[in-house]
Amino acid sequence: MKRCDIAAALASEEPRDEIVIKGWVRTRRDQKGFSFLELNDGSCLANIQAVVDEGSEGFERILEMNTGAAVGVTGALVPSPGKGQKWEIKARRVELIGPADAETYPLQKKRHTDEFLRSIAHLRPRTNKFGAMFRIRSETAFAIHDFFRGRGFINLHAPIITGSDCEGAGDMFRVTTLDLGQPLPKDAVEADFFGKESFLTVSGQLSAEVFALSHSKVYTFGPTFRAENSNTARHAAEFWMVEPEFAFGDLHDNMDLAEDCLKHCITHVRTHCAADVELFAKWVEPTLNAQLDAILARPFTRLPYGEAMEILAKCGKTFEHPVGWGKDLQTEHERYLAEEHFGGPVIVYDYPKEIKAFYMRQNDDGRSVAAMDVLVPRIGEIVGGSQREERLDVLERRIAELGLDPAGYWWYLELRTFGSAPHAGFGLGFERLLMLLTGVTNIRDVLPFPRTPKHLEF
RNA sequence: UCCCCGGUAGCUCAAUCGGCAGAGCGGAUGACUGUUAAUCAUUAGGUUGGGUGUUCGAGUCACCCCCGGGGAGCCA
Repeated sequence: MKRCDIAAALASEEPRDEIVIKGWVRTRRDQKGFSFLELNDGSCLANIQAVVDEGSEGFERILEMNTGAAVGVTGALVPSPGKGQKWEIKARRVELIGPADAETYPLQKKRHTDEFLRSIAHLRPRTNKFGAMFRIRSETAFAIHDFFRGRGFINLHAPIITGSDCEGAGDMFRVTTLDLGQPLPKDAVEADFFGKESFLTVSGQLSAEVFALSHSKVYTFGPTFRAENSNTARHAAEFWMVEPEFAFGDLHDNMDLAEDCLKHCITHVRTHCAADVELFAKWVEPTLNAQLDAILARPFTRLPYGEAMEILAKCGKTFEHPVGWGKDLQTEHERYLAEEHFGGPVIVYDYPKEIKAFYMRQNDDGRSVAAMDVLVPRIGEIVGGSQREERLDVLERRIAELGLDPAGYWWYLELRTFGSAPHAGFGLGFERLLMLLTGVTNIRDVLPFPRTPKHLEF
């Protein structure tokens, strides 16, 4: 007989004479002559309770079925006379599939700290919280694809290994097949696998621009690597990024897309992972539902960078970092705008060109570019994007101004030579979206196996 | 990388001025006829992150190192 997911068993409309459940023991409560065994198989947050009578086949090993053990139960799905669950299993047969020594199994039947669970990342998905987290992560990824597919966007698989050191979004990890334990040969770069310097991607944007100018609407969704020595709760060396790119659109279309995308994901996950999201609302961030409601309730505030700076200058608060035209928006500024002044998501746009990347489209005022960042309470920047410079002469001038080598950008410039068109796009930090959705405050707790400086366990 | 805080039993934490290293949970053993992080009783469990120093005496003070957390910068 086939195994039944616990999620399916608990959703059953009627009793079943014969059902097979397999999973891991969360807790066992022994009574005189029988035991309650609660199993979880990851298919849903809830456990299923099996009642194992001393007459059941396999009962002689019940005392070995400790928390953490893998166990199979065959029996009947019956209405539970006890409180707290609709269905339970009246076991006819129990099987100890894989024991777990109670004395050394690290997970207890009580709350653990996130820090401790990070140190046992191979076992933490067996907890309620991280079990829920990684179901939500999966469903959110689906929501991303669902959103863009519904709008006619093509999913582009951008390369992970790149030869262009001009992606410009941060320090890069070097890729090599050379043995770093040996002295490097002469002409090491030429001798290396690709015959030139190679790196892990820091952005799929340049690839996406190519395909935006062939397929009109594309998005990438894949791993991204930044070798920055960042030690914060919002940065990881390996993370996932969603990067849509579309032709024949401008910065305001870009803002619309970002806003709709965030709202779609929130609604989708709340609908399809309701119990899992509730866990976070109950135990992790008590105001989570109110926050998510507030994001969905109204259009995001949109204001030019210059106005944002004026608000910060006039608000009467003293900031650690200076405020004024040309200064970057610091974390304290972002949080003030999103959390205190507007109390919801804010899209800041038209930044000074000096503090943004070379490829962003110059505005007519001569000093700003068509960039936009979406700032949300608690997280800060969750989306960063821009309309791209599609005018060949303007782009060439900007590259020269910044002292960059145009040779490295030859194909990027050719996109502006042959059939150039206005286009725009953004990067959405997938982990930051998960932090927004769950109220979790550390990026290490939304990644299955987080990579951060000096941390490469598991 | 910079600043701040921390590291004591498997986990979460106490330990007064430098004076016998403790509790809860978890584990083990037993009790209990339907439990819900079951309950009750008994019990085992320690190189106080590592090193050096001060002292009659160091978990406690000083210095160095390792590890963790929070904040900042960089960004998504």
